[in-house]
Amino acid sequence: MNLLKTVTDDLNIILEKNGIDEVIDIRISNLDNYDYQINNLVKYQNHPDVESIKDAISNSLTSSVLVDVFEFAQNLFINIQINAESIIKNLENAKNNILKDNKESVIIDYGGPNIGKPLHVGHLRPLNIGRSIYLTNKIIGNNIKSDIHLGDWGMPVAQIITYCELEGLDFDELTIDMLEEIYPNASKKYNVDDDFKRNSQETNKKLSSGEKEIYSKWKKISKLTLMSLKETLLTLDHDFDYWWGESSVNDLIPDMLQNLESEGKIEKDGGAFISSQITDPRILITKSDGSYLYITTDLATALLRNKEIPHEKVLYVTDNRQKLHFEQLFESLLFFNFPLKKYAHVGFGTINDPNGNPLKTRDGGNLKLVDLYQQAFNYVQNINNTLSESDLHCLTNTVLTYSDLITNRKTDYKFDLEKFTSVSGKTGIYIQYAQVRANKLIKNLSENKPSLEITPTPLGTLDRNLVMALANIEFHLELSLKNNEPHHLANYLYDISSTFNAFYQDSNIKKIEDADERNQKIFITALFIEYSHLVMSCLGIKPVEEM
RNA sequence: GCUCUCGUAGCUCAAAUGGAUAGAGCAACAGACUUCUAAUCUGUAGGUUAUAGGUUCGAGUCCUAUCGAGAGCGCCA
Repeated sequence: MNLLKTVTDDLNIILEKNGIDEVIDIRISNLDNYDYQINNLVKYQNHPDVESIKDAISNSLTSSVLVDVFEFAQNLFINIQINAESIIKNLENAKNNILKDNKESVIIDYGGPNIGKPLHVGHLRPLNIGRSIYLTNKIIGNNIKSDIHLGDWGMPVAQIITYCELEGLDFDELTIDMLEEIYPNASKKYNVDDDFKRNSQETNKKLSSGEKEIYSKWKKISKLTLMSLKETLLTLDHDFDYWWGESSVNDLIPDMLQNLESEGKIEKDGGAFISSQITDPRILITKSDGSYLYITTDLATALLRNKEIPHEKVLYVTDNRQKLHFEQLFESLLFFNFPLKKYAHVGFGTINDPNGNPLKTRDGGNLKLVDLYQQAFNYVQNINNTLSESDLHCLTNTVLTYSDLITNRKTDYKFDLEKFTSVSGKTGIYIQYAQVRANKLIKNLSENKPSLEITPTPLGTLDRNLVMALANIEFHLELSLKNNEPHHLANYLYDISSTFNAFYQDSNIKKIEDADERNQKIFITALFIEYSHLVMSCLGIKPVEEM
């Protein structure tokens, strides 16, 4: 906690001197009169030196310029009220204060679109959550790389190719619209037509072994999909450092399997490879016909990444239902003695309709992301149809992002555009409006640019609330990062926005005659804008100029 | 059948990963606009945290049981 570092550092020394092996854990207080609380001492109520520890802490807190008032409450909770006036200037250093000391190199694997299938509503959460975790890591100084993890290989693609061949389609004249129609048809046919199934499996084998003709057909389909995919992702403001997919690791798999077998890590089981590790259930590594599974490519992907991208940690953003797969993957990576990394499955729930069923189109199909975007766009346009196309675009993405990140990723949530585009409440529109009116205020008073040399004057209650709310950014960032949970930051953004609105409503800055008081308020407003934009940039939201 | 999630205000969700008096938003009700954009703000009301036990200074959070909902259980990803 860099903002309060001078306070906690001194207290840590006191703990250490008294043989207490703990680091001061300062938290936001939920009491009315106090800003922070420290609970470390509660379990040391019967410590023989408790009185002298209290004295030392008292002395330290008394001498700190950042602390106004403190108390030892019952059970030795320590309550602290901050001197908000003295903290204002330190808030300017937000971008430095939030930088982490020990930086990590991280890979985040999210998105996972498939060839032949357009992005649909099921991709919304991984994209939003993945991007937010990516951006947040970047902003606090971690070296993070994103990999989209394309589903561009294996049975689904083989089905498409086989289907096109059967229909006598010219691969050079395929369009993305055709492809989107072909995939479901091929998939259906695979399940009912045994000949087609055999042919597809044959195609899949040829593809895996790199047979030239099939490979070139795959290449054409892959190129087509990628072009359309990038277009949609551009609309939704997503980008990736690596566009790797299952196809990127195909060549690594035969050697990988051979090595694992000779090391006794995997064994044959009715034609298939299973892990030799005794687990319940056993972990299937390949199919009995030798073709590859989800886990086969994920293992090989780990090999490729170890070779190409320096990293200590890998995050996989997929829905909750894949939990078992990742448990098996992580266990296998360990059992197979792959280089030791930190792995985490960042799971999330489904997006449901108002009745609690997974969100679909009216006829039960997959709702395309571009269609969802258009729906949201129309809603936003209805609020204000005088806005420019680019502002409407930006607000639409705000709505689709903010409403997705405001709830805990682990739970399912109900998708309700009417609610998400509401101008009041915890919505993307509300948080944009707060920073727009703050910006407008500064702009209108441009002759009074916020000065770095403000003379601190006593803060009113609402001013103080805003200052202290801004001061809390580090807590929410830390929580978000530790748990890979963007919703802490999304809620925090609402928190500072509504606190600002109350401050704004109350202040009437233009009419304030006292220059110091006015400058201070403008300064706080400028701080709010900076913090709001900082948090937005962690969430993947861009501020609009006007609304 | 086995395993894993989850159950918090009328509704949608938080709750610092064991801390003090469980908080927000929506909806409801009562107020505030010759404004710095009211796309806002202020206030009121709303709870035996599914139920019953247990662990300890302290439980929405951990353990056990019961009820209810959802998901996953090698050859899809």
